[in-house]
Amino acid sequence: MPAPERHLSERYEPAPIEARWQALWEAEEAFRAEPVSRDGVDGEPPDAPKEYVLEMLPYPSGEIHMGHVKNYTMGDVLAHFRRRRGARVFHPMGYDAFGLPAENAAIRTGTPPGEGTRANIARIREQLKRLGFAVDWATEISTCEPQYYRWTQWLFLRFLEAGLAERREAPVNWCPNDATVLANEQVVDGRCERCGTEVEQRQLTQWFFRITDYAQALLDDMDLLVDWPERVLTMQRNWIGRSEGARVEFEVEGEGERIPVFTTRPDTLFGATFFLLAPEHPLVGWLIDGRPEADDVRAYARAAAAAGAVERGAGDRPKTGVDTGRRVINPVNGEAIPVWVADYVLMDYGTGAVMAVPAHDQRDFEFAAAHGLPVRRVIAEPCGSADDPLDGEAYTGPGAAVNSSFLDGMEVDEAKAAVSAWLEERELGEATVDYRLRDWLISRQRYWGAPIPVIHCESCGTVPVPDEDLPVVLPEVDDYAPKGQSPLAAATDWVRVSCPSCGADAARETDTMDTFVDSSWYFLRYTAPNYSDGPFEREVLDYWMPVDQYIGGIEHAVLHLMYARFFVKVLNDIGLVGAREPFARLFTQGMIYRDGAKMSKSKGNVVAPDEIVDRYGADTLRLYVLFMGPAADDIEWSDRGVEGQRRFLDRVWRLVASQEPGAPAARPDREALEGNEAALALVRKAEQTVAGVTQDIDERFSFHTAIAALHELVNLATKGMSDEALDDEAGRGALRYASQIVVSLLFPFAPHIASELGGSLGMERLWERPWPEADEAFLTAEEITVVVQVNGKLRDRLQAPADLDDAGMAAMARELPKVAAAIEGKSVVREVVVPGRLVNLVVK
RNA sequence: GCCGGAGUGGCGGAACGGGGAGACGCGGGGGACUUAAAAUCCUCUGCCCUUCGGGGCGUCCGGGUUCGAGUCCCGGCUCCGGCACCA
Repeated sequence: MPAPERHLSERYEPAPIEARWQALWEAEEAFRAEPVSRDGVDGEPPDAPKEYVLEMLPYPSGEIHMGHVKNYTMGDVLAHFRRRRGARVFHPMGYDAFGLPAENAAIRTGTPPGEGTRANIARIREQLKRLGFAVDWATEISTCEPQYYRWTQWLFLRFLEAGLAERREAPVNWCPNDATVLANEQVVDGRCERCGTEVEQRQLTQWFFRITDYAQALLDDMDLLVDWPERVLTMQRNWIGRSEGARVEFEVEGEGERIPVFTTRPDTLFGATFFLLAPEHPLVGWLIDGRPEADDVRAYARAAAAAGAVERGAGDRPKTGVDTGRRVINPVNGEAIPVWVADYVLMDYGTGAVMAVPAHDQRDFEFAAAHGLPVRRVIAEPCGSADDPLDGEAYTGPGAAVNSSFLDGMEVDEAKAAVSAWLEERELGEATVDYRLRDWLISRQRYWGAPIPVIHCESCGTVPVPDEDLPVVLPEVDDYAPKGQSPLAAATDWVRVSCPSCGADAARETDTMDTFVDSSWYFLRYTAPNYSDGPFEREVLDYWMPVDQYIGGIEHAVLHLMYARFFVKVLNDIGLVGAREPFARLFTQGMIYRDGAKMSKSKGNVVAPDEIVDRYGADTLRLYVLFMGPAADDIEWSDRGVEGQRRFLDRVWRLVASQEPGAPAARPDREALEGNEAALALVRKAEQTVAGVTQDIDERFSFHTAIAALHELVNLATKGMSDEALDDEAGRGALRYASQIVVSLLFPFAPHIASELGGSLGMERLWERPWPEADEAFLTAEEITVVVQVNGKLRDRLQAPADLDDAGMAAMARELPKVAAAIEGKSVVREVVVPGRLVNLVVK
């Protein structure tokens, strides 16, 4: 559809223009990543740098929302920009299509979740296309299709082989509303991340991925993530929760049994005056069996179990507990100290047992105070002594060990090392590292997910489904409602199989995988979405990976982003991918608020992207979501702000419509502009805009200032339209050139209008045209404005030749009347001249 | 409590390496065009004083460094996010 030298209509009407260009891009498959020639593989270097630009894939709920628009527009700008700067760009799209909302809809309506999901995907695809995103649609994937989850299952089997997937009984989080277990990451403040219901603890046999084996690697490799936002790294560090300390074993008095504890303060071991067990600790029953305290302890443990996670997690609860009547021996001094059960000790951190040092731990201090237990200072405060009383609270600061035998006099760090060595020598403990991170619980008792590909056989145990039998396709069922076990269990014909190992009657696993498993590797599959001999084609994969720029919401800081990092590390370790980290650079966008709250259907404050597109056009919306403010910040939506961007595009339209259609004008000669200051200023502004917009996109993720720079250039050019000084050959040439620069730079943000206007200015197919480069000759002016200060206070400005020396500049400054008045009767003790900027006269 | 981020006009924000505070947009005032309105264009818009020349103050608060601080340093306040009875 070449339409050169077309006269533009007077009014800008986006709808027909946008439809036309979208149809062209679609017909041409304009944004296919060029198939990776094997040149990079066969030794011949690829002719262009590769750039994998990726935004987090959408979950296909009904419609896209403004957050999606902003996310995909940012990626789109970047993809266009890099392509025009010569990179080979890969910009795919897909759908994170398994998950609860579709299943819950299926429960309500009785129609299979796949139907609703596929309808939603079709709808979202249309919405994305309406926004003109330059996506390689040929790579589109959907995680709920068997040709995708076949490989999710295949990868699960590799994890299983590597010992990184395992089935075990463990206390797990159960959401009674969604009737499924949840990963630790999906529990927020003791509640289900999805529905807000308070979770319960249950002891269940479940599938886990051993992400804890990678805790240290996930921390160490953060060094490779230099372009990740600090807050995301902080959140992951917090979540992994590394603490250094020691394991110390306490022997039960009168028994051989030793109970280990984890402590970050082994230096205070001599101050341990009692010992605590979590109510769920497996040794509690054995310790109290047949003793007079047994009833009290059991009652206490039952009460603790009945208290919800939310209640028990509250930090300011009184420290309750009950004495078991038993004692353990402190290994460093042989002292027998009482064993209590207390619910502030958590079974799922450390060992579920704690040595209590009330003098130097606030919780232990409170417990000792509440139950009349002794407190012994073992760290002296700087300039303090061993006998100083505590000031109503535990002392947790620095100091030297006291009352601690061979540790006395050592500083905290020195004492930690010494006591760890002492314990290690006697096999009573050792220095260790503990992590807060728990293994990733991946089984779900729900229907709409990838079936876990294993078979349970009475004689062979857990048997993996052979690779050649994949995919294990989701069976059809009549009822999707969760009943405490997976709805898949109802598909009895599907469940009953013969054991792949011994042939005996066996049963399929009926749990499905957490949908975060699907999204932990989709970016690998994009590189060869239809490949059928494996989850990805190694050569193509290693060409594109890692993702050069990943863009998405901050809400995935610990969930998706940590799981995906874990996945790529495992796949790297087992030799399936070359990359060590999935996402070289990460950008987390801010949320769009309205009326002070996140947009949501329940609050009724949603602005539907379609409505804005209908009213103002996709280009206006794209421009506005980026112009709102810094891309990383949370920003309030403004209907008026949208109108402002539409006005801007109207102005651009009028500017270009006023130009004669025709071939591109070359950048005007500097000489040709001599004598026409206005024309020179306009061309200079155009060059400055090229430099500024380029830098804003390339280095700063600062789209709002890039757009503001375009506003400035358009404002100046628009004024020029009615400026007599530009009504000559040089002036018209400058205006035409400025218009072309506007359109060319505008293209990544507003590709439809820019393509349309480009056609009338002789710039066809802007998506393939090289990005403009600023001409240095225009960036520097011969005459500059210099600010003149007296004692740092602004007094006046002056115009001076750019090449005037410092002394000359200062002399000019002194002659300005306002400056002369300000220094009158005083002596100038210093002249500070900042070349090209300012003169500051220091007077006394 | 620990870790991270941020405080600038009526509003969103700009100022990139210590050098003109408030670009750009929204909102508001005034004007032109119009029978009128919309649209468009021009113009003003941080606060205070002003004899209309200009002057003073101003980037959360208090100190400091510097010829010069929104920017750097010290102390504090407030807000946002993460972790948290984590031993």
